[in-house]
Amino acid sequence: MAVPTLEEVARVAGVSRASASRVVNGSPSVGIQVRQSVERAIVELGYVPNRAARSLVTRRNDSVGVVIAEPTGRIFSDPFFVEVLRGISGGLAAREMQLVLVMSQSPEEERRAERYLTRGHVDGVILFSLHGDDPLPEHLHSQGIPVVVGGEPPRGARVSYVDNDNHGGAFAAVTHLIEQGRTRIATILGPQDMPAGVTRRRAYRDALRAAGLPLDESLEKGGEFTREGGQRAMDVLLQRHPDIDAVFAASDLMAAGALSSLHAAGRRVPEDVAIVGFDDSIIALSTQPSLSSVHQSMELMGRELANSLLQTIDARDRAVRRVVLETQLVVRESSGGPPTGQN
Amino acid sequence: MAVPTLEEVARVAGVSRASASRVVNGSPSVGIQVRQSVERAIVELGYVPNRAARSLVTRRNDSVGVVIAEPTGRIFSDPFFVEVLRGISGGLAAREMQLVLVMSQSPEEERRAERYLTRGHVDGVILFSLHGDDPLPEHLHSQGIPVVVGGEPPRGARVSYVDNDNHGGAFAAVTHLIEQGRTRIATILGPQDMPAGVTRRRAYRDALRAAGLPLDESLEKGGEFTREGGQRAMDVLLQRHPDIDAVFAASDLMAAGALSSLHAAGRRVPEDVAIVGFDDSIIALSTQPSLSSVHQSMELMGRELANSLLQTIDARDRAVRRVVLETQLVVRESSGGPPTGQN
DNA sequence: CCATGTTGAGAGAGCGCTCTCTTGACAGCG
DNA sequence: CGCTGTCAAGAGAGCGCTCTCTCAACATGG
Repeated sequence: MAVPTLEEVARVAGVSRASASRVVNGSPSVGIQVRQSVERAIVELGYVPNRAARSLVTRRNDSVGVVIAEPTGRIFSDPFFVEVLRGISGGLAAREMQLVLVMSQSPEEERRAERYLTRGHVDGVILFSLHGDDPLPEHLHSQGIPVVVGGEPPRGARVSYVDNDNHGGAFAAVTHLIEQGRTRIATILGPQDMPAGVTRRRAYRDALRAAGLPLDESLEKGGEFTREGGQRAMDVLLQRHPDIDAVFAASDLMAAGALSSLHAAGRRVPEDVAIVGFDDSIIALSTQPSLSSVHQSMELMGRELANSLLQTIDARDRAVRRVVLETQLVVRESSGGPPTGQN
Repeated sequence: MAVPTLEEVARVAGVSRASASRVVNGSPSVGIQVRQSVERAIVELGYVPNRAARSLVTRRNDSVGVVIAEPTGRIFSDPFFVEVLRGISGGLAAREMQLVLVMSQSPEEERRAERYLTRGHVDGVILFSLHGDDPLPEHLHSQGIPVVVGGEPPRGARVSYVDNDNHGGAFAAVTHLIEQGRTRIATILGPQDMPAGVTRRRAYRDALRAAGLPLDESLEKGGEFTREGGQRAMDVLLQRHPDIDAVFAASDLMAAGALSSLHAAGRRVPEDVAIVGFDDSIIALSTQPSLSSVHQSMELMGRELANSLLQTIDARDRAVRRVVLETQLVVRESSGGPPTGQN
């Protein structure tokens, strides 16, 4: 009943512990008959290597830390996390690496987490949901710990990251609206203290500029990444510019709120006002009319984060890897066709 | 620059490695001056115990596995997971235990996960999102691995679990509607292959029965845990029973869908039809009118899961622990006051 | 036929820690 | 004053594994 050790495997196979170890670790310099008899013994005994013992000598842990630092209930991003985690998990699974989740909810816990991460308990770290100028990534990096950041890293940090192509996606969304013949295009901005929010705004402007449309700051209205935020922003925009014929919202949730506002104001979507969201979340499919949106696969992001980190760990270099994931505009009912409104 | 070991701590403190170890582990039989000098040395060197070395001899890992088995994109529960994870993380942090996340997305990965969990890589396991008759909890339990299940465990499994008081919450919700003077109360059911869905339905019936109201199966309409599902169910219910004056929906998302349906049908909420949801998620606050709902703290659930598991690990017993967490009805606009409709 | 690789396999040290066993010091008691 | 009991502290084994070093066996070339 006792858990079998390498020693026993070696004994059963009639070889030395060293040879058994070589087989387990896939060393090339092992004769065919030794390999086979060890493999048979492994199956027979149901042997599984003891991670602790292995770590002790290799100084590796076969585990990566995933840090979700939450300043104070930044609820917005929650639904994404699970998807990203799933992606990371998938990317790690192939290598039998384990995912150690670290969620720090207080400064005290954050310090504990940092201590934990810097003391060699993990082979690398994936960071998430950074508040603007978090020093953690740079900190870990400077201690020689492989780090990859999900989303844009705090500015100034020379750190690897994987990000969605926010600019490309938003640019495509606005350009799409323009191509539909819309000319009075407003935008509902995301929080401007988040890189994604800033970038999407910039892309909105760039797209207008590229099409030769005039920029008008009063067509931009910000808010939180919530349904209510979107609704209120839309109310304001309609008041300012009753002749708006399109809206680019920085998130689906905001777009859904805007939809309610437009409804209440008697605007038809997409006939009077076309609207495009961002994220392509479940929400986009459940609104009435269904929402055009910019698709980004958070699961893919997770997978890329895992890959990127594993590469860094393997290479033992300190190269900065940047990966930008394509986003894709998904056109649904809310932005179909040219304006037909008459108000 | 090298990481300090216990050996060095002992040398600096001028004591034996054994004594240093005793101090680190808080053994009571250590003299005051020895303790102090060791503590000083620890601070001075920035010593942190090597987990691998410790595990090797103690045969403990100071880590628990959290398993999220996802049959096939059961998206419904996603938003909860992060909250539960946060709770677990918080509950574990105090004990310096680490959270190893295991997400199995394919049968192949599931087998890998099980192998991992049964090979003594974790001190205990928290299981989640079980599909009806998952054998995993019973399996782990029979291998002597401490297990706690979040939500109702598969029937028949003699396993510890932490669950929300679905019955109590749903009962309170329906009773509340009755107390408001509603008499034609419909319900939108959750999936009947999930324990929570079944229990909420039972509570709905129990509440009607307790109030002496007649049961009518045609007032029950099921669907998926989605907005659309709720909307379609409500459509059907209105068709069957135009005189419905209240609805208990098994989730906020479904309630939101029902709201759209009621809106489209020209029913006023709450004047004509009162409605109560379940989960008290963000959605409840962003609907128009705001949604009465049954509150359940998923974070608390996570914390209780962690506590329960830690207890089992410490006690080394195989006792089955059951914890039922109180749910609480939160009354908002959607169910305020008696019916005033005249249709 | 001997020097020289080349390749497969074993011996053994040691990773950092815990824990049992043993020892030493000292108090209490007859 | 010697004996026993108690408590603090040290010595040392050993957890399961990897990895370097060494060695044996055999092939190759001069």
